[in-house]
Amino acid sequence: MDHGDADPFQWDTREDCQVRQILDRIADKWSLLVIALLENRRLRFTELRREIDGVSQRMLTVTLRSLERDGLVNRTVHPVVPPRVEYELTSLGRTLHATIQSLVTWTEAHQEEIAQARTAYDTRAAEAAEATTP
Amino acid sequence: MDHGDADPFQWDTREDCQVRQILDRIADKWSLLVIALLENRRLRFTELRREIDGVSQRMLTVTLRSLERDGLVNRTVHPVVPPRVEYELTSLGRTLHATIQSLVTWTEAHQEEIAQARTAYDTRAAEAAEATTP
DNA sequence: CTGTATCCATTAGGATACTG
DNA sequence: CAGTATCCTAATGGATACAG
Repeated sequence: MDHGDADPFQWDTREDCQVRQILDRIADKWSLLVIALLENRRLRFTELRREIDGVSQRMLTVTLRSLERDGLVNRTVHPVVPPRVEYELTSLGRTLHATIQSLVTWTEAHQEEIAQARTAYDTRAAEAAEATTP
Repeated sequence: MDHGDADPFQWDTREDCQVRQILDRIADKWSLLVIALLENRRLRFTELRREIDGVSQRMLTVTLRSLERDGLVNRTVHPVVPPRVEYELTSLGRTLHATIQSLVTWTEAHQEEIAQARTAYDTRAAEAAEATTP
């Protein structure tokens, strides 16, 4: 029963499918990092920016707005001067955190294997190129 | 103990960090779909292309090459004419499958909540805009 | 401090045509 | 069938300047 013809687990791969749209938004470069960093902490804009190496002010703002719109992150503005804005995961965001953490953990656990696979692949490719150009 | 100051779980967020590079490659638009589709099935190029709505020939090729290079997918060429090329997950790829599936499952389970959060956010934004433009 | 707005470079990625 | 190569557009995202 390794692959019946009806495929019980198959999911919708159409482009307009909700799940794919949400996946695209969540699985992007910065969102993963933001969610991973906000586990049971509440961080200010500048703190997030300092923690995430390489993020521009613009992209951090854009990312946080998306996450807020999707109900994954809470934004709290303290009416003081200078402004103080804090971000934290919503309860929905916290349910996602576990999944993302498992992705991060997997990557950490297998980075060596992947690095080796890449080297092997590149070596094979180089040899093949050499065989073609004698 | 909701947030100690040393943060035991904190991970490396530097741009040149291996984990971040691998995450970026795995968590992209097409890779997730390909891995999800290849669970204990072996599919031909055209079959994958047909299953994944909206993918171009070029992007499917590029994606499959990356996954192959990273050791997540096996490519088997049958020397027949017309050519027959089949793709399947490697054992490494299968270990990743569970994690990705959990991401997909999470998204499916919470898509309604997210849709509602978006509507609420957009409504609030519209009201705010109206208040500014009287 | 926490943004928004603008401009611009880079990259991703689609369309098309051609090949083994 | 399963690609590769080329061209070209659209989107991503950085840098900078400015505002509340």
